[in-house]
Amino acid sequence: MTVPEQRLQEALTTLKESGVRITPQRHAVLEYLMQSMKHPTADEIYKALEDKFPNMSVATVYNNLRVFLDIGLVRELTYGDSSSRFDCNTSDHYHIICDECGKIVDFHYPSLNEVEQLAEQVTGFDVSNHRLEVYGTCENCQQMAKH
Amino acid sequence: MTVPEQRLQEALTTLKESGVRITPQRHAVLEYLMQSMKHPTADEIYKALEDKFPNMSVATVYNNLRVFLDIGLVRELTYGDSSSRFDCNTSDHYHIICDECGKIVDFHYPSLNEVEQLAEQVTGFDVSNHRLEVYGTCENCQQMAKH
DNA sequence: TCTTACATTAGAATGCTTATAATTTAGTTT
DNA sequence: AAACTAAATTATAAGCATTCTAATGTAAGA
Repeated sequence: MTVPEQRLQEALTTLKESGVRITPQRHAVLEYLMQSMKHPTADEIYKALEDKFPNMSVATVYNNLRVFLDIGLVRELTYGDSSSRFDCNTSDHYHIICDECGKIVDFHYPSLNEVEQLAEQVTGFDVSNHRLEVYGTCENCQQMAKH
Repeated sequence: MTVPEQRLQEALTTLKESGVRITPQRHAVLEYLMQSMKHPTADEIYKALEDKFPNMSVATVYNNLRVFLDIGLVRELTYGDSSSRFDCNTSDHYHIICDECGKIVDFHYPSLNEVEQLAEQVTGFDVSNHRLEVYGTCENCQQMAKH
């Protein structure tokens, strides 16, 4: 069993344990998220599945994404542009976003625990998590700029 | 002259140098942003100024925010919730956001240059900047939860 | 198999933001 | 100081992502 398949199985187990039903549409949305290396928008998921489920409503995609969010299976990424992106990679990682084309790439870095601790001390917050986003120009767009 | 007033003057100079006209509405939006310790939404700015400018259109607020964004006088903050927030503090700082009430508080920490460098090496991006957001529960909401 | 609470669907509604076209005005020129 | 013009403001309409609603369908347990 490949790693994405394994993660999918684990996610399905988590869903069942939360008392959530596994419908074909829900399964498909989850599967698509799991095997996607990009960070798709709700609409991208909808379009990707319309061959398989011609009658599926956009609302179903949104409903399921919310279920996954509530359970903690996916994370919502919001940037300046219009629509949210969804990330099912729950392992610790950060994102680097291209200012030109909007592409999002994951990269790994030791978790910044000391920043969380400092933030707690300075602000009195009870800290739960953090996000780090780096911005720049991807290699593709750097090439484009030269020509 | 207080520090916010000084920053306002500098910002006005920057605007003039960019060939942007200083209208009363534009001045008021900028002034409000500069003296606000919160990170207001467009609508909050609009409502805050409606006594002074009863005929001002929301579009004017948005137009001016875009002008300030383009020139680099303010930064746009987007989170899961519906509307963008605007931050005129251009000095390096990070944000901590309350999961309960949505309050945003600034905190300072040495810039994470080494993360930017690593990201460049790993991804091949040409990095321009980065953002760090910490999430948690603010002191107020911690108190609320106890009672 | 029956039942029922939960999921899906289609379409309307909401809310933030942007576009449009007419009017007004800031800042320069005469 | 008056005239000019490009830019800004205004009111309103439009756009788009997301959520809501009510009716229909279905997964999973009794």
